[in-house]
Amino acid sequence: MSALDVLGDPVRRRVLELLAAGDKPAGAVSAAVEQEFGISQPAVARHLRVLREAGVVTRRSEGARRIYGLDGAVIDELQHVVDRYRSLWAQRLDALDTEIARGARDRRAAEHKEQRDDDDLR
Amino acid sequence: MSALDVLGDPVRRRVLELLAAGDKPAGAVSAAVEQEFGISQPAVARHLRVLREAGVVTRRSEGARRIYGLDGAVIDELQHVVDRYRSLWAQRLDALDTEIARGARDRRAAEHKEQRDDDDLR
DNA sequence: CGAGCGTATAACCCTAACGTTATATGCGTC
DNA sequence: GACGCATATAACGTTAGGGTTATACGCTCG
Repeated sequence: MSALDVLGDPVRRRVLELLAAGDKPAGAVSAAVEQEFGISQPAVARHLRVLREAGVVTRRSEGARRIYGLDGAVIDELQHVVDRYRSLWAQRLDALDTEIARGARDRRAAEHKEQRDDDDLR
Repeated sequence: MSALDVLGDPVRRRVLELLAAGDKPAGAVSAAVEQEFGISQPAVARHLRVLREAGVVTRRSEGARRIYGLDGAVIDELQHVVDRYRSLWAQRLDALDTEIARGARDRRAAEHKEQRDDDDLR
């Protein structure tokens, strides 16, 4: 869920790719991204922080270096999101017709009785 | 690609779900989302616009109603993104060791020669 | 054709997100 | 323990994104 909140940014998606290909020290990520996007080291550091706080990447210390890695669970999480959309997509009958029909029914009802407040999708 | 640019917002993700389950007129989407998120109709209309401009949803007219539907291709697009991450993830050798080794090599080289500018990930 | 509904846009405000430069912190090395 | 490298944070400016209210526009129907 939360992964999508954070993957809206192209820089962060790129970082994700870089780390998916293998753990890397912050400097390696920075160097690549700085060059590709023309942004500064602190900017990249911030993106790394955001990703870490979102649980998308992990960090460990190795001497003075901070090694970042993609949390593998994120991929599964994204997959689940996709699966969810897909299953909804699959189950969708021609719900539009249902909607239309319901609208018609409501409209018809409204002619005679007062229209009760909708408690469901209208 | 572009889909992720737009799915960072929980409201839009919800709209996506609603539409994945079946095409719906704007009013149906609005009603649901307004209630769930406590936002106004114009706010929802805007989200619908953004989704449409991003190619995530389609719109067609039916009388006075505007019927929105999820563009099925989006699901595949998302799947491809996930697949890409997954394949990178799969191929990752212990690239960290490589990085570390390269760092060591560079550092060693730097002792004797001047360190040439990095043209690759460092 | 006038009223009303359904939907979109306009104009505006506010905040959060992202960038920058400058600086702090912490480890390794001489 | 001083210096240098690796990384993170501070402080700050700017913009874009999301919200609101008010209003416009097109369709439908009495």
